[in-house]
Amino acid sequence: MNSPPSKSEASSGFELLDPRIQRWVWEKGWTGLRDAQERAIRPILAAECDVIIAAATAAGKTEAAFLPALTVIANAGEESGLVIYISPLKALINDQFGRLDQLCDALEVPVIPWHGDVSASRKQKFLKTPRGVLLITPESLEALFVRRGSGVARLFVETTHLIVDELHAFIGSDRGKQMQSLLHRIEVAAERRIPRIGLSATLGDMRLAAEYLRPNGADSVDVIVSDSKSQEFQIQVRGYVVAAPPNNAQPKAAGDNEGELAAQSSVVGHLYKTLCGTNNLVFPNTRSNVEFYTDALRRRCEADGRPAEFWPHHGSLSRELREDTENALKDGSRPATAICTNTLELGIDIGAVKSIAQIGPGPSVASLRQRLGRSGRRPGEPAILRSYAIEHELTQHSDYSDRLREGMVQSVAMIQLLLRGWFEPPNSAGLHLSTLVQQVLSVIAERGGAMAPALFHGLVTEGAFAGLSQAEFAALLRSLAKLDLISQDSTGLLLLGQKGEHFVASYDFYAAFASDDEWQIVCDGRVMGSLPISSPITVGMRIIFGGRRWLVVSVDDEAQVVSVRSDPGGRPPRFDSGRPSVHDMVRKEMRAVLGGTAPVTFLDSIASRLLVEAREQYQMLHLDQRQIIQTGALTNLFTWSGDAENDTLVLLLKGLGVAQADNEGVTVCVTGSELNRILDALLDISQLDNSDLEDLLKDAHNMTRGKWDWALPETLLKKSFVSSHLSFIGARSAAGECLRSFGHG
DNA sequence: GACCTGCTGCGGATTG
Repeated sequence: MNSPPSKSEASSGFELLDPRIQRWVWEKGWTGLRDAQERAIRPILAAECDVIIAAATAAGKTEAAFLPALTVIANAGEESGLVIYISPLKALINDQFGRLDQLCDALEVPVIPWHGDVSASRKQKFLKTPRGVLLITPESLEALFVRRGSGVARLFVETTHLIVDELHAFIGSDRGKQMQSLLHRIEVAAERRIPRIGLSATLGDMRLAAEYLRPNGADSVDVIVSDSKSQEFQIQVRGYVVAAPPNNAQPKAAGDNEGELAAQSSVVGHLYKTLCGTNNLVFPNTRSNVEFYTDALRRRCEADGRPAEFWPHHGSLSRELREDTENALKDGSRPATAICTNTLELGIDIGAVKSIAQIGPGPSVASLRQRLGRSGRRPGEPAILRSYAIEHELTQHSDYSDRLREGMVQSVAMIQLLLRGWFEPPNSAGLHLSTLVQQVLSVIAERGGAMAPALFHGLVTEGAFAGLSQAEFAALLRSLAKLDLISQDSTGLLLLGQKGEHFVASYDFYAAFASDDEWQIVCDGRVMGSLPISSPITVGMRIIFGGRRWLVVSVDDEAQVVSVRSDPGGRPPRFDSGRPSVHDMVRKEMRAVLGGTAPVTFLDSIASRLLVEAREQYQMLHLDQRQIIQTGALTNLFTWSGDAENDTLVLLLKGLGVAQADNEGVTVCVTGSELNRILDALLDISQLDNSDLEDLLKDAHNMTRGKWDWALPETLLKKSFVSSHLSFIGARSAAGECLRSFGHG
């Protein structure tokens, strides 16, 4: 056995832990507590304030929270003390249970995992004596409130700490709002404030995280950031060129062609050559690409007569297939590489991998960072990232996206930002009123009825939905009543309506987020197929479907049907469906990469040549000074702004009567309007007031994103959408900058 | 949103 930690190390917090916990630490062979673990002991034992523990590795963080929290429980006596641990993933609860079981056994503290896969008998045992450690998901907590009603107070009354794992995974989403609301409802049930502990990988903005963990009380949150040594990176961006089709006169067809396949095949060849024999993760961005690359790589293994080393992993695969891949990665006896979506980005323990391959730009810098964190975990090993950029050979028909090498430049910009330690902050301004609808129904179900002022006080004033006025809340209740989700009896008590009863009784009520649903595309009464639609749709807008451009004739939000007719004008843009939203900072960095002259050190020879080409185009188009380029009927606005800013600009332009505007990423493309008309509109936008916003967005449709958005009154739906998806200030300054580059404004 | 995440209680059959 290892010797106990030395006196000097143990002199502070460690000795305050329960002796049985101290013994467990010695038996684990730890030489001492890590910095964050040591610093977390006192504030958690005191149980007076909230704590955030930010540390890079999962291992140290959960123990940092649990060692002192369990000390409190163990000393609370047989009949009391409950720690509630909330996790975004079932897999994490199972991991945590494995880690805590032995320690809690020694402390005679029961640990209860509680999620959809846990047997009812185990849950019954906890309900009989609600003490110990409860490991639970937000959805299961929601179910407890709805199903146990008034009995829920008895369960939570002894709670000493609320621990939220993977805090960053909650902030800024409908589900995150639900979690925040549940934390508050637990405190209401217990009739007192309960110390909250948030765990996370290093968060960018600690203030924001603290504000999320304790709204209106961020100042009193004790933030513990572990000092981790910086990791060594090895990064390469590799360029691949798709040869133009032999007939140069033809505009580029969407979908596969020989050149495209040849480029993909070169990427497969390089992946095969470099990844065989070791464990790696490959991120090709979409589920269909996961299938394509796994298949191609497996066929190479077969051709070489070697056992399969490449395994697929994404959300549409069955649990068995996903587990096969996870086991292959963990196994260790044979090399295994997973081709995956962000299902393998966080949570599940898959051991160390040698390198990460990213095909095309990743969805965000934050995501890239998380992915890279999976590599180089063994001491002395660097984290390796290979980024593959596939670009098209330029022809006379090439668009601005190709000419400026948008995909590759975006990859380069994102890596530059990653190396500087920047990543996208979560959007904490979102109101998430969809979740408020869910919480109204849930609280009414929990209490068997509620008065409107009590709901407003519990959910809005004191709860997670501050920022809504009393009048707006009343409008929301009226909308719910009109839809028969709620009703009111003669005393004014709000009850569930018939439809409300129906929804709340169904088991899919507990999740705050909706599953994917698709819009039907209809032409001349014929259904052509369905499409998940990402950005707001207005009549007169063009959409891409099946590689062709269509004009939207009408929009039916209720039935989710878009009627279109063929629109021969214009060229089809590159992408058939939406792309992940690019942050403003990334587009600004792309401009810096294009406008710069310094060589980028991590490019291979082809990528270097592509960058030289892109920089030449940038200069040739005078984009260092110009932001508006007019060619025939097309006006391109080079806003160098994020997608939220560009989307807002598009909606405002249309609200001001500009015929046609589309966010195409690197530009906002306007057609069918005179330049002067566009300049006037930009001037209007640059001088807009917040109060004009509502009127300008009156023709925008398809703003329902959240599960319950359909039940919101129109004005609140727009308010909620704007708060999460649009950037009014960004659009205003983008309009102003475009004007200034033109010598106006 | 490209990609994710989550889910009760009860009746009936079977087993100890």
